[in-house]
Amino acid sequence: MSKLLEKDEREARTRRILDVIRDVPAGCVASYGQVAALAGLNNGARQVGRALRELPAGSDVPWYRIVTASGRLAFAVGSAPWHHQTKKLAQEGVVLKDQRIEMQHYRWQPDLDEILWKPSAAWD
DNA sequence: CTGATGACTATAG
DNA sequence: CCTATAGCCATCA
Repeated sequence: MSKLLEKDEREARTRRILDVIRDVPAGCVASYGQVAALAGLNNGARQVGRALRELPAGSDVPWYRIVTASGRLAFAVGSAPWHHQTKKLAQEGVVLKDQRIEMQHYRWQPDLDEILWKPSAAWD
């Protein structure tokens, strides 16, 4: 039984992660770590990456709005998935500058997060 | 149980 | 800015 609960917990975490990502609005991006934090995970950036990796094709989850904390895509520059994600972001007006996104400009900042992500230094 | 892995991140040089 | 390193943590062999 404990094993079953463990599985439920694992799925609950994944569900929370995907729910957070679904809340990221078009034209904005969020980092893996940011999504993890909003999903209630501690140091769970890698778990977010895992959840996206196992995401079925055709999902309603906007996986492409998730990037690394430095504004780079998680895929190797120039790779097929890298181009794919770049294209999806461009459709929403999120453009890459020298292969990276200016996080200070595009990062999603949910209301309650304002005090946690100190946007003060974000708006040049 | 141990060690390797990876759609991560913060820090140091 | 970049590379190297060390944490981090669920999964898997």
